Amino acid sequence: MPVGTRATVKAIAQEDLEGLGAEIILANTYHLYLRPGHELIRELGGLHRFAAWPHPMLTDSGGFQVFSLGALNKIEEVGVTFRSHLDGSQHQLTPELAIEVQMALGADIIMAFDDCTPYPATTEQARASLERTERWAERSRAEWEGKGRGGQALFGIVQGGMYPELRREAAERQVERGLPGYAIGGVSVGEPRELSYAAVAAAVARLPRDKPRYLMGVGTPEELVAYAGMGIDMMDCVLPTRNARNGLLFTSQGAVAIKNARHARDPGPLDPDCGCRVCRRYSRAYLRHLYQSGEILASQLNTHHNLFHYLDTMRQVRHAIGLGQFGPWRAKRTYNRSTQTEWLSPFSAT
RNA sequence: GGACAGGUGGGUGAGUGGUUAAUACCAACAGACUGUAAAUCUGUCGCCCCUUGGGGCUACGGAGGUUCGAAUCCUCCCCUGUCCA
Repeated sequence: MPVGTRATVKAIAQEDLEGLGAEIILANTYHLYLRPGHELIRELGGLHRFAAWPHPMLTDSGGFQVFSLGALNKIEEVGVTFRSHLDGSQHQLTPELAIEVQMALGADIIMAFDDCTPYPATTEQARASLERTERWAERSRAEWEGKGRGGQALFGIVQGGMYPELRREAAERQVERGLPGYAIGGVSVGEPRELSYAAVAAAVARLPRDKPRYLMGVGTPEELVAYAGMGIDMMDCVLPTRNARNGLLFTSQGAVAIKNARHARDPGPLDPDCGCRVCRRYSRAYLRHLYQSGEILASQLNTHHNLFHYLDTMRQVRHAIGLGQFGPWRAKRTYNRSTQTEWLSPFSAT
């Protein structure tokens, strides 16, 4: 899922996202609450109409901003008091308000308000964060139910830090809520990759296979494949779009820093094995020139390519799954003794 | 011809006797980026060496000079800009 925090996936228009085959995009509660305001969006017919995106959308609850804007907020049991990064004004985001805002925005999938556990965290800290997330999930669920669900699907979030035991427990306790879907949060917050894999593996094993299992904020193309192999159904990440704007492009040969001088005279395509519009038409030399010159088109073309690469990677994963050549059973076998390359092997065989 | 102002590292531009191999910004080069405070941030950025830390050399238009010590003060020269003839 491409990330469109402020109701826009940066540097690409909705019709181009459709062209890329993006089926669902994200937006963010905290950011849209501050600007332009959820009431304004409700007044204009909801997020889909406002952003002219007549396809599935998911809003994050603002729980991640508790983590990423840690210097600007204060966590209490009732909720989190933010100082707006825009104008310094004070706001208290509670589970109830997070749900209210998300119901006003009207995305198809909304997220419980959670406490994203930082890394590193002691087992006590992870436990406390897990318990708070549980209590906030319950309040989120109550608010959502109380407001009639609005035709929206509420997902609960599994925390637990890098402790598999806590992850298992958190997953089981979330599942007891009987929600439409479940997410795993608090991953890729600076920890070594083996720890993320172990934490996710522990959590996903306890989540029902007949409901969406969403891993939040992940990852590199290799990680997407690895997690899909573990049974993850949905992922979102800013990596393809942010890195695109910063000149790092994902290709079948690995990441390419298009801003590097070595591409200055390269007339070839970014990725000869890529079928995207950018790779079919433009040279590395030109892409580098656009980046070096600070041209807006650099962000646009780079974003287009990176999203194509990500979405295409997932298309291949789905294809492999359809052929029975890829799945949890297969991935589980390679996982314990694996490198990232081995994770890729199931579909590179197709 | 005259009067002012000025010439600093790839560029713009600080610095007016030691704490200056020289502020800052830009360019260049490299790195980072994982539920987006990000078209952002960080590092390197005279040359040569041992390479933690340092050592040597060359540098602020040119040539002299003053001084323990000069990008900074003095003299002459060259060049640039503005104005007056």
